[in-house]
Amino acid sequence: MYRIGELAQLCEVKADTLRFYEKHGLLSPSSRTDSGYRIYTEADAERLRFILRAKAVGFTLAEITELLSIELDKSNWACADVKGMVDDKLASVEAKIAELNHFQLSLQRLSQACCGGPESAEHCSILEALESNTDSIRCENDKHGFAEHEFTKACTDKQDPI
Amino acid sequence: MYRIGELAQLCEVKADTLRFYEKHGLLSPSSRTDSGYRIYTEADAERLRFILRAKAVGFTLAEITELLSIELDKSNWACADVKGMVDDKLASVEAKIAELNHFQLSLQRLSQACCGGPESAEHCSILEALESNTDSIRCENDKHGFAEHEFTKACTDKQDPI
DNA sequence: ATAAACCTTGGAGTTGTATCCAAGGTCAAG
DNA sequence: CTTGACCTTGGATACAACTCCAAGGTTTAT
Ligand SMILES: [Zn+2]
Ligand SMILES: [Zn+2]
Ligand SMILES: [Zn+2]
Ligand SMILES: [Zn+2]
Repeated sequence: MYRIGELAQLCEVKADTLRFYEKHGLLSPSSRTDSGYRIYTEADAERLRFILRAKAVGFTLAEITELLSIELDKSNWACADVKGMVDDKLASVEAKIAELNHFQLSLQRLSQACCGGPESAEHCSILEALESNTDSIRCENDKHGFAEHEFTKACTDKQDPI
Repeated sequence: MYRIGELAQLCEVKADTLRFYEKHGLLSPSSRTDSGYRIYTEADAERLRFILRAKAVGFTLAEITELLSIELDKSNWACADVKGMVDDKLASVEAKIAELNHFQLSLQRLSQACCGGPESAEHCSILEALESNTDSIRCENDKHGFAEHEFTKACTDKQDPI
């Protein structure tokens, strides 16, 4: 039997979060004291851990609500249903990864084209790339003029030594 | 010179989005007609394209606001500033990718442990994994009992033929 | 002249996940 | 009996980036 603050501390969430989960139908305390304090049982704690594990693999609270309703009525659901949810989630996670990979590649190319030095950004390749609609990015080796500093190491020998 | 709907169509955004960008200081029309209609110049269109390109590599509107202020005053900024923004963004994108990769791996393991068949979810490995706090997931080959269907292909020969 | 298609504004709603607040009630210790 | 830690509620706020709405004004085509 835990009061809200105790369960929160036990599971490393905030009491507010537990109230939030209750308001949204994910987890209600099994009882209340006479004065209205929430009382959570060990089973409630288990349910909370279920929620947190599902969150840890990427499910949203809406999806977890669905998982919980299956969990409470397993015999009326099939493996296909459960696996379907996991596979749907997997697909959406993979789609997001693909998008982020695209961002990553673009950002890497931008980063590599820029000297990153104290020179004025007037000839910065990054800004130029954002100004124009070409895919190719020109390195700025020759743009700053050697006077400013002699060995800008952009582009030609750009390999981070890590 | 474009009216809002024209520019929107040209750049494949909604007119609402342009008003939103204006409200948030990213893009204001250069003038208005006597009757109050927004009039965008070609320079405005270029600025919008800058915004959209920056979005396409993952920058948020807040970050784009910063980029735009650099863009309009390049000589007072250095390559280091611009590249710093790109590298910060790259780091945050990579962090998010790492998180999603973790989700992906967990979901793949869950998916592989489940037969995905019409059997009751009573012995579903996915649900069991969410119920308990172990990292290892038990395959459900032996749990459903062969009576229900003879060749559950979970776990042992689980390799999607793609 | 009138209908269709466009434009204006301010403001509300969406999705997701909380977090914080104020005003007040409860409980244990000293 | 007072202090401090805890609890209650409802509602407000936050982020991101839109998206939609209503009520009304303007332009263009027929
Ligand atoms: Zn440079
Ligand atoms: Zn640069
Ligand atoms: Zn199964
Ligand atoms: Zn299963």
